[in-house]
Amino acid sequence: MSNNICDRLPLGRSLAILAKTYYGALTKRLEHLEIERYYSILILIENQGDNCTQQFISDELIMDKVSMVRIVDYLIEKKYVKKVVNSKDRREHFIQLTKKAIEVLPAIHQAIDEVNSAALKGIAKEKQKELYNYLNTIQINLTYLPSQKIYINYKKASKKV
Amino acid sequence: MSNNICDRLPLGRSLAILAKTYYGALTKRLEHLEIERYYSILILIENQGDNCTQQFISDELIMDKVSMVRIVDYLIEKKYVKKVVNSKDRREHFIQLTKKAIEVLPAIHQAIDEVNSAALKGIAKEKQKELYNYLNTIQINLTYLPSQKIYINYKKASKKV
DNA sequence: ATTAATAGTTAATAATACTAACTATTAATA
DNA sequence: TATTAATAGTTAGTATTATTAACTATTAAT
Repeated sequence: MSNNICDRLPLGRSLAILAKTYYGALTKRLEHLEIERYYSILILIENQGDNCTQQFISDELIMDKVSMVRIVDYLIEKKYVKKVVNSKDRREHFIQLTKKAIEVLPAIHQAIDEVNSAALKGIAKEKQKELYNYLNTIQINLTYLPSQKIYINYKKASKKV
Repeated sequence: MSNNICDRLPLGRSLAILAKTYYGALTKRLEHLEIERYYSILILIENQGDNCTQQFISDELIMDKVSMVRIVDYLIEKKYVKKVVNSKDRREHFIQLTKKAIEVLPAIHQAIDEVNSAALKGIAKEKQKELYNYLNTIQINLTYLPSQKIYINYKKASKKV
């Protein structure tokens, strides 16, 4: 067993710090959009089309529907999405992109691509592919372990370190 | 560019979900210790010896010292560490492991090894090494990007999904 | 001797995920 | 058909935790 402190700390720790640093960089690039870290919802709707209910989005992005309401309200206030009742099932509300969202999505994709590229600099393309596969494998492996429910809360801090 | 939704979402998203799942599994295995997710502090002290001040630990584990106080108080209450004033510089307090902590550390290491093994199942040993190197590369790359400060909050949830 | 810096602490605030209880609507079933 | 159960979404209140600001104690710098 290694005596290097990094090797002895839980693997999840490195992953958490990575995720944190990544989001710090990405939200910095997109802070002018006033969209917090909620681009994932926009991307999901962009891919799935106009029939995304809040429940569907909650399930896909693994967050509870109460949080979903809060985020959707925020995005509505910022005029990135609108809420449309499904006439076929009036319990459901479709969350749909506004023109404003459609206009900024290319910039969001570009920012993600840029941060990804910067993050993966020095790693060969085929190795990047391997890396993605490994992460996927780890996720699947971990899913089969007994676990406590943990939630992660990414909060934008207001000021200095 | 791929149209797969997983490929279009930010890389940091996968990492965050991984980290979350990992900690879920690890804290589950260690929940009887009543130690929350604060094993990293114990491991750090184990590696560094009895001269760890709170400031040092905060810096190493990238958390602010106010949070550090809270965690240390928690660990003192649970009798895993004690606080000793440095007689050479009476501003500093060394955080030291108790007998109880020393006794449970092997179990902590074992749980980490087990979850790591489970997580990395199906990935060859030399590929695992590569993976660690890539994660390290990504971390270094990201550190050089302009960023907003983000904090991640791993809270144990009390009940069901 | 005075001022500045450092380690640590306390208190109050802010962000956000949680649970529980609710409305509206649709599906199931007796 | 009338009643009950289930689903989508919402609101309100609670709990956790990182934040900032203001503080004490001690040491270093001038």
